[in-house]
Amino acid sequence: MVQRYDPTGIEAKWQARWEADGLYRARDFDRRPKWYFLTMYPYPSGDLHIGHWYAMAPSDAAARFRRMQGYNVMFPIGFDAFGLPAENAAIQHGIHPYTWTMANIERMRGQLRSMGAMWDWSREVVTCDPDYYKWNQWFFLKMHERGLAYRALAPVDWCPKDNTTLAREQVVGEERVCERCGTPVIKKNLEQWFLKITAYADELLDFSGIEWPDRVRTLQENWIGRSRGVEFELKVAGHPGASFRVFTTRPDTVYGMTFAVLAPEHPLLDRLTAAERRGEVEAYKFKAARESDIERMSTEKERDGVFIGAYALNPMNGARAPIFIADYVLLTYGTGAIQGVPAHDARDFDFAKKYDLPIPVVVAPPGWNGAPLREAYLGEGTMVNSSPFDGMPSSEGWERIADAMEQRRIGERKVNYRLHDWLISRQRYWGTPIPIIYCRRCGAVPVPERDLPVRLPEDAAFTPTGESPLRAHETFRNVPCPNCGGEAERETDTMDTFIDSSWYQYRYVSPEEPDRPFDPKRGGYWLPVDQYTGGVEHAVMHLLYTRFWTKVMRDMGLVTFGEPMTRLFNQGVILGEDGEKMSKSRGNVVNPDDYVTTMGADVVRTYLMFIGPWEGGGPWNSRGIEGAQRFIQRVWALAAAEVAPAGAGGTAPAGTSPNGVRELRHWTHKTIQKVTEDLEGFQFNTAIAAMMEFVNYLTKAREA
RNA sequence: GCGGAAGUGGCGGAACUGGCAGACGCGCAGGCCUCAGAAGCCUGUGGGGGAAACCCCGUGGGAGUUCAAAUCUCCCCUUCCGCACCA
Repeated sequence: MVQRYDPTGIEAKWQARWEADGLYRARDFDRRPKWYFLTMYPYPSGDLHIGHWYAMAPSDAAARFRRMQGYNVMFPIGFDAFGLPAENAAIQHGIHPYTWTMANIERMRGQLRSMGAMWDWSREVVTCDPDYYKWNQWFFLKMHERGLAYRALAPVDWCPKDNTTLAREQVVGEERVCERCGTPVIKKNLEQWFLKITAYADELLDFSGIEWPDRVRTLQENWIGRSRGVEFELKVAGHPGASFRVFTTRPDTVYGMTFAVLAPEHPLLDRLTAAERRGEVEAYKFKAARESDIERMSTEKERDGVFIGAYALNPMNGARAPIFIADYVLLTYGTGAIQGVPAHDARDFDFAKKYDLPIPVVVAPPGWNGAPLREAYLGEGTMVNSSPFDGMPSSEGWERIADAMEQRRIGERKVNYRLHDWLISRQRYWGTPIPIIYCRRCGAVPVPERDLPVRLPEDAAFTPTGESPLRAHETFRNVPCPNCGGEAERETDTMDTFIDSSWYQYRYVSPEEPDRPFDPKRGGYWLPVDQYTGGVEHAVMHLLYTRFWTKVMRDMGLVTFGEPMTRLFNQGVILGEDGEKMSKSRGNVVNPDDYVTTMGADVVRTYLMFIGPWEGGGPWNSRGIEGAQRFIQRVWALAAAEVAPAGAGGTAPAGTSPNGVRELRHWTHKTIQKVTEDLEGFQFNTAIAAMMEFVNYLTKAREA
């Protein structure tokens, strides 16, 4: 008679036993080779979603696999505990963010434990703990000392729903919406704190020595957006001393400039605009400002602009070029001004067509017969209409003109990035206070290290005002200047929560460390992370920030390496049974707890790994999980019938012939090899398929 | 528009480095068990033809390379993802 598999009893028994034995405590300085395996820590939203299981259960399987291979594995867990939902809960339901967060964490701890994973809970990190965020503040001060944290007045993205500024990385899509809540952002001019990630732009483009997916590399490369060109000066006719600079990646086309364009917000605009053009220019400025704030969604990009009544002089030949303003030129990139070369730039071509500007060819396409171009020619060719440079290949012309500009002090070669510095100020309560005090006499004074942490006061008023709730907290705000003792005010903004996750992997090394962010001795043993897993949605946020952070730590002498995670794997997204993204409003959310209760964690884990390639994600299928259940049941039945499966390496089912023994051995080793190879490459689905085949074989062999 | 990835049964997906396409699972059909059902077990399951042995067709479409192509090359179509005036 076949025994029934009872997951509840078995799983509870063994999970308790592992816990009591401290089986999965990562041991510092163990002689076995270390393997630091990390999965992105969860936000304590309240309930462990099947998506968490999909991210974590296969990770756990991979970590266990390394452990079985003889590695000393560290597999830590913690909670990304600061952030907006906690504060919104406070606003809506009157629960303090701390209470809400800690209750959620407590609940999720239990749910996580039911997974039967090998986490080392003794290293748990909770980022809203002052013992943790103290080090956010400490890092901030160190960066401030090094000139990497600075305050500036800048046009920044503001989410009107979440009532806070956002980093550029947190504004997504053509509609420029808030990454959290999907609300279109608006621009505001605010004085904010930035971290100088651009200082590491070139280094962040170097992925040598790390095994990261091409996808993430490409996303980061595009985001950083390095381009090499020349920045040069344009003098303005009739305005002695007035000039502005433009950036171009095509100095070889400079003789083809028939106009110049300033961004509508360009600082020189007022000074250069002719009196009779002022009315039209102002009207355009107003329209552009409105559009960039509200109506950015128009797919039809009408390329228009307004002549300002002034002329720029081509520095190479003195030709006069009318100056326009147009919203296709952005103040935030390059110099906020461009040369208009319609023959060799698609946007400039459209613009010249619209305003009847000449379109002289200066880089002749191969086989060009002198006919007017029907569209901008962007490729390489032969220099023409460029006096001393005619006849050169344009690639050579590029260098010679750059040389000429440098020799005549007109301009110089320059590299530009799309990447901007990281805006970290948030006008919210539930985050790390920025440790700065503003004194009337001394200016912005860093909080002395001995006064850290700057604790969040517990009694703040959580009414959404657009200003940090800390601003209204008098005893938090009003403090003496640490420098002169005079009247001063604290910074009341808090830090972006991506700061917390930029270095949490280091805190796991020694989470109780009181005097340093982590113990360098133990760090020397464990670091860097050998394998990291998580969703690709963090490619240009968390995954870029943590690389930056590690490079800063290296320059501070805290670590000896420049990359935080040697290997990265991005799992896919698990969808609802209808193939759509799971959401409460769609009603297609799968609750893992229900399945764990009835079928057991092992069945859920097996099914999630079997569903398809891990990087692919895919829809949940409630019938499919029954297949996993049948499989686990068969394994159980085999074991219960005392047939030795894999591992015994040749114990034959009773009554097997010598040929049968050989066959069993062959199957066993074939399966071991296949499963080993597959697990090394995160191919859980085929590893499980191989084990199913093996079990099918064993079942048959036993019957024979 | 630019960049990237991918198109294989009714479904999720296998197929090392070019070597028996469809492993494994779901679903479906038939059977066993049962008073009956559930569960479980057994058999079958790409399409077409044939009583059968077998035969023909088949990996988005079209060409090509090769003894041999899901896999390599070129063109086209479709889907998904990312970026989107970045000068």
